[in-house]
Amino acid sequence: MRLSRAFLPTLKETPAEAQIASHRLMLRAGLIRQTSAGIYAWLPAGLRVLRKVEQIVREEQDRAGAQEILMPTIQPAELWRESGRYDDYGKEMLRIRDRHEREMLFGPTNEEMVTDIFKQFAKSYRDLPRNLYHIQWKFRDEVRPRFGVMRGREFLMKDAYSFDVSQEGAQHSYRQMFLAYLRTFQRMGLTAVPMRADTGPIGGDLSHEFIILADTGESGVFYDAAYETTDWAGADVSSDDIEGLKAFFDRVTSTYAATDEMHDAAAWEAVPADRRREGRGIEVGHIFYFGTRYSAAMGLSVAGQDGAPVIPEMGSYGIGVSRLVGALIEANHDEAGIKWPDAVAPWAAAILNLRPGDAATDAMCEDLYARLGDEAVYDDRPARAGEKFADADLMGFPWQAIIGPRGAAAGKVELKRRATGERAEVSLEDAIAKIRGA
RNA sequence: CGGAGUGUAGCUCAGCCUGGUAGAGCACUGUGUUCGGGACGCAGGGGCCGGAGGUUCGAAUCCUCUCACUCCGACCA
Repeated sequence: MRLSRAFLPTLKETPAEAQIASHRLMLRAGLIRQTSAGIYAWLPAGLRVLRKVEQIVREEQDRAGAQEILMPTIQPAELWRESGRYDDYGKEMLRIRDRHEREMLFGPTNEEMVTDIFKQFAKSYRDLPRNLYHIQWKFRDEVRPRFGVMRGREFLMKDAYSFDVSQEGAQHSYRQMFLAYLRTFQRMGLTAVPMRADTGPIGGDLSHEFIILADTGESGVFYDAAYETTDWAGADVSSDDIEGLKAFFDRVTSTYAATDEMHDAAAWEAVPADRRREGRGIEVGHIFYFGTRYSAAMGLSVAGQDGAPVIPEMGSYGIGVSRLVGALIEANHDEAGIKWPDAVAPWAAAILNLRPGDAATDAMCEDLYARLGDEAVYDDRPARAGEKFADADLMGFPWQAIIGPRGAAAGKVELKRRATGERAEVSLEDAIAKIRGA
């Protein structure tokens, strides 16, 4: 993308409404623009990041055996009456009437709908287990949206729903998602700590929130430093190995981590003092097992091995995809701007032409741009160097390939790593290799 | 939903108290000098002062209503 033709509107000044770093930077770097309270339009750079996050989530869901579907945003009220949640959900649910006065709603979540869809297909225990997910926009009419996309009303969410014939099966499905989540967040360069969460009336230990550590987080957290140092996601464990996965799950979850609501002072005391960490975090995922809550209410049952009806055990697994974009920035920024992790950066590199019009400089930039293609933006604007540096730092491309008359004459690119600030004078070939290799 | 605010140029804001020609910086257009960390000069363009009523000779400014947005608190992927 040539910046001279791109729609990447950066702002030098901070819009008045933005309070926290990620919100400020998303507006300034031209990732999003607000259209109503808690509702945002995604501009080209923001959309590219959103798509990359989404794709990582998708790949790890697929890898864990879940299958992607796409359910609508608008749902009939009738479904929610079946589960009894239509009245319970309150004002957070955006209710709509169509031209025939039928009651509809903009879905805040999809348990009812997926259960309804699944029951039309599942007749036998042989049709289970299954895990269906989709990545779709949700709407929750928050009383007070804030923090940009971290707490918007409309948000993109991945939600998966598992169906099993037995509790043991459901637990395995749960653990598969647990592993998938660790892998998902790690691929984005994040340390996400699974914390035991309130399971409500069901009980047990099968509800976890995945929390990214960040000072601006909304939850207070307590955890064992092992979460910072142990590479859980890299563990050699198969999603299909029931016993192996259980052992893995037990090993991870026996390490202390809890939000302040679930904090257990006695267990905390048992963590060695030098490994106790307290801080704040952002919830980016939540998984839980809820048994037959929806299957029973909505009439989902299948024939068991003995022919008798069995009510499937369910779980649901959410990841706040759009929120993750904000969370990634909270975890990766400095005064100058965003520092995108390689895996989610909108473009891997920015090519900064410090002297458009200088033949040698132009030629070298064009050459590099042609070879990097879609992975680079090319700042060919007739602007001053300082402006280009500032914009590149703000937008947070992992690499900056800086080319001016001096370097061009010597056949050298100054390659800057945004995350660390390191710079090196390298050949064009080496620059390409580094940008691609990261 | 309780409390507190703010709506004036694309952005950040001044002007409002005490009514009388709508402003600044940045951004934008043209031009010249600059040219490796958001330059400088000159010349320009851009506003139904959120909306509707009212008071007044006269309203961005005072009054009423309304809409939107923000912040603090209680709730949430």
